[in-house]
Amino acid sequence: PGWPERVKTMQANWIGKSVGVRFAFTHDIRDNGQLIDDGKLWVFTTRADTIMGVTFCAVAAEHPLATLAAKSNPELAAFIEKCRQGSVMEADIATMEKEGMDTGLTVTHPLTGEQVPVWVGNYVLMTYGEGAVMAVPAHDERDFAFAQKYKLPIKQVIQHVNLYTAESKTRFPKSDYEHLYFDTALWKEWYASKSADEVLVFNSGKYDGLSYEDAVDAIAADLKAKGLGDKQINWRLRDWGVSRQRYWGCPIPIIHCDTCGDVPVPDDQLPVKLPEDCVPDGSGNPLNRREDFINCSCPKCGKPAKRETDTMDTFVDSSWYYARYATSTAASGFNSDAMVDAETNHWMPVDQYIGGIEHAILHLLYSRFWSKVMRDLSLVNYDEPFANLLTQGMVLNHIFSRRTDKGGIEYFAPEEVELVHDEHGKVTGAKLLADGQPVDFQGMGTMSKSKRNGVDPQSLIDQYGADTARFFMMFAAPPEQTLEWSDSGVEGSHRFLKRVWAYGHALSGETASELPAKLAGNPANARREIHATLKQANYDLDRQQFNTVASATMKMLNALEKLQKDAESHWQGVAREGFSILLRLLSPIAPHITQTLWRELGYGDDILQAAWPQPEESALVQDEIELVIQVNGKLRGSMTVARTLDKPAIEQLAVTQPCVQKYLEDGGSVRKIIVVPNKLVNIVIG
RNA sequence: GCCGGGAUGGCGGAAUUGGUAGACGCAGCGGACUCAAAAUCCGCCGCCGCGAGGUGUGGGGGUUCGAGUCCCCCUCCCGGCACCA
Repeated sequence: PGWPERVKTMQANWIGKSVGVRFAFTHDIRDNGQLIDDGKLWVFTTRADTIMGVTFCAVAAEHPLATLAAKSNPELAAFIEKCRQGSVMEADIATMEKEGMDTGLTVTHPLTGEQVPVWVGNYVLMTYGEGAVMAVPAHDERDFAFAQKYKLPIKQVIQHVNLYTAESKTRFPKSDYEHLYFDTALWKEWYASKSADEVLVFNSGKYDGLSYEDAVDAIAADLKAKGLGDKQINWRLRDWGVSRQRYWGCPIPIIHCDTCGDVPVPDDQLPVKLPEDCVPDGSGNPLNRREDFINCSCPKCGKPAKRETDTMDTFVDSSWYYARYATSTAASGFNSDAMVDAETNHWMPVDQYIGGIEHAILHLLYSRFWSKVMRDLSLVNYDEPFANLLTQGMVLNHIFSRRTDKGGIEYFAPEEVELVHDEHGKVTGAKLLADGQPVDFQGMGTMSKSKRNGVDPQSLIDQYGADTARFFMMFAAPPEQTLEWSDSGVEGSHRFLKRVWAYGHALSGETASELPAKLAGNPANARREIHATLKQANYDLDRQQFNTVASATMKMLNALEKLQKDAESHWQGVAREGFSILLRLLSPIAPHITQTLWRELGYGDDILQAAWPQPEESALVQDEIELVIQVNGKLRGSMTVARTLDKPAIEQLAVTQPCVQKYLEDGGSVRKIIVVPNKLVNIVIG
């Protein structure tokens, strides 16, 4: 619930729940007389409604049928080998050329009894579903392209709704309604539609005329009756291989013994420690070359044995480190006998988790998964690790660089460089302070040591103080957003806090009398501005938009500084009230200066104990309001009216305004008047 | 390719349910103070135009009295795609 919607959708897509039908094509294909997979080629499909349009099957390179066919077909064996060497990266699979090869084998269609050829396809994944798919070229874009490439038959089994009956075909003659007709040469979007408003099953015997849902139900039922299939839920989620051939992961505590096999490292020999003087050189796992690490003796039989050198995926550790933090206690320190103890249930789940958006799927999904496993093992009693999640945007900064004589690239830190502006203030380039010569500044990227574009918040704190650093970071941008760093705004934040300080000290000498029931003029305006700004700021706090809360405090100071200091205007009362609101609103953003001023002005001892300010409705009311006047939706002027003026009177008054009359003179007449209370009047002239 | 997010002045960003686009700040320009500079204070500041006015929220279309906001199509940028973490 406390998670951003977009992270939840990304995870849902990643888990990839998919409802469909699992069914089998039958066959009598044998390897050395042994029937393969009991004579069944299982496939999974979300489009069982198109089952009568199957013209071939495609299996993964690792599928048993492919392996068998390759035994007697060297060309196919070579193709399978090529597929195996291809990337398993999803991005590569999606963009690579779809290729395939006929196995020469056929299987029997479970409903029609027809013989269907079996192909090997490089786009079929052994790890998803059954490692085999039915192919319906007429109604799947990928199968369509594949069938065209290899000249395989295309059989239409879905018809556009408008063409469904013979009668409607005369109403939609092909010459005029080309787009509604199926054409084996050209893919059209509706071929793959599931919508009953667009398409119905066709050319499929008893299933003709059914919608997607009805056809899937009917076909699943018939397959079930034959014992050849049923509805099934499939997941995109794959198994998690946790071992890595890398040095820096957590060691896997296993010892390989020639006699005893894989033996776990006994408890009293844990933890297995990695050598600390290992230098990765990019050529595989450096642990494999460390005889001192690898050689050990078998805990069971004592003979010489080899230690496992694979380490665990770092996601393993990051999936539950927080639970371990919650296991430490002040009295005993970290519990060294158990993974977690009862303390964990007290502290977990994490109230507020903060991390970059790049973790939206992997780390956050693994952590949730891991928590649920620990819950199932009764190690913990919660099932979600993070109650609320804030996904930060990345912070980018300019990359200043220059080509060196030797052809390399030299990077410069922001403080070594000065920006060059044109007469409008637009940045046109940058030059190095040391020699005044230009440097390239086009690049923008995440902060990194090698590119020297990082900014250490400590340097801001050293120069301006913690309050300014905090204020600036809150003010710059909403946290979820990608931020292009610029420290030019820091000065402004610092200036603002200095003004707050100066204003507070000027005010500390003033004494205030009680505010009268009704203010007028300048002090009333200032007070309204402050309370209206407060109302908005409280709303923004609620929805966690802190940059506008920071700007609200600036607006309040602007209003206070405009207060006229007339003797009889009660300005001191308005100022003291307004400044107390400002301080409290600012206190979470700039805690130190606000606490000091709070005390010095005698508002109280501790600003953290003070009640959060609430706007006073009576301060917000105005006797007169300004209404914007639009003609045909375009801004043409404004008028000031009494707050209580009713709608007919507003309409009447608006029409008489010169800015409206101007448009009536040309002969138009008023067609309609729209009044938005307290905002505007729109006069439609036609 | 698929999934998710985004595009508003010179810059960072505001705009609650469709209702005055550009709040607040930065940079820039002009002025005051100063021998001078810094600091501070006052004013100007989307674009085109002397002006009236026109135009403007990535591009094209639509709905509406009225669109940054809603609908359709497109472009570009960023994140993720399971061995970077």
